[in-house]
Amino acid sequence: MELSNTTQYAIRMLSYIANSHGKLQNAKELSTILTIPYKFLTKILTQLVKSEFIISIRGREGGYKLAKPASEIMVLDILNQFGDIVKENQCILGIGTCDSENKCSLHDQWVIPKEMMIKMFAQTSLENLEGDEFKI
Amino acid sequence: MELSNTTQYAIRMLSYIANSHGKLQNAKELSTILTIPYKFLTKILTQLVKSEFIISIRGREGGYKLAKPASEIMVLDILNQFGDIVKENQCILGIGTCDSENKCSLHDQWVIPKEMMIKMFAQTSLENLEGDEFKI
DNA sequence: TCTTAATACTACCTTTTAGTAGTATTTAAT
DNA sequence: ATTAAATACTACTAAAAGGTAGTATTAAGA
Repeated sequence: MELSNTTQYAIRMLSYIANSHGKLQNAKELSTILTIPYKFLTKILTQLVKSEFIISIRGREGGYKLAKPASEIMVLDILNQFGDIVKENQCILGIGTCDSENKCSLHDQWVIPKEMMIKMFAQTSLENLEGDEFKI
Repeated sequence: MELSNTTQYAIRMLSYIANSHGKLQNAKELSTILTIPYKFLTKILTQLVKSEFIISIRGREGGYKLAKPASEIMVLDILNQFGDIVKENQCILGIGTCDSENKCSLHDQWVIPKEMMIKMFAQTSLENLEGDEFKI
């Protein structure tokens, strides 16, 4: 019941980039600051560029910055991008899809916590994660 | 953000065995009824025996049944047994452990959903999953 | 124009999770 | 005793996730 390493890394990178308010950040520094293996980090950054969370400036003095305002990038979007799915009708026991008509034995207990989780991820943007008091 | 296949299978198996109220269930039938690959299912059953969720009767006419009352087997115990951890101080971004003193940027948003999830898993027993109206 | 510091691409290696195969052991029924 | 039907054990294979290596491309600065 955890986010994948890739998703965790992606959120932390985006969060840090958001906190730089437009100043370009390069992969080498991000790797050092966030203690994420350089080569793995660049791989994820490239995915984030392709999925249009960030834009990259190539060449010397290049780096990365957000492609849109931090307030418009929701944590749920990041989860979806990296396959860490939390869907409304997802069955917690993996028996197809679940709803009130056709449910697994854990469905009723799972409804409320699931709703809260989804709501939280859907309503939280990178802007909400800004601040210097947090671990990075 | 899902349970592992193994955990999902384990819950479904235990749930089905609980619903048999003491009647022995054998692996072959369980595999057919729950559509879980036979060899993988027996591997998990053996783990469930070792971790004392169920007891096995070997030999012809053998099978499996719960080792204790369904009301005493909590879903959280099953999750713990199979490494699908949901811990109080677990950091959702994977930066060590999180608490109100030392927190990641998602910590505050995560507190409530996490609590609800843990509480639900901790309070739900196999007895609560009984019933014939559910997918199996 | 050459160098250097940056991102991008392709391919590979490692670890974990999921699943399979075959054989040994146990025990009730005949 | 023998057979058949069940669990247990050991070892392997396959797929997915995590991570690494090397080279190509880009562009600012000397």
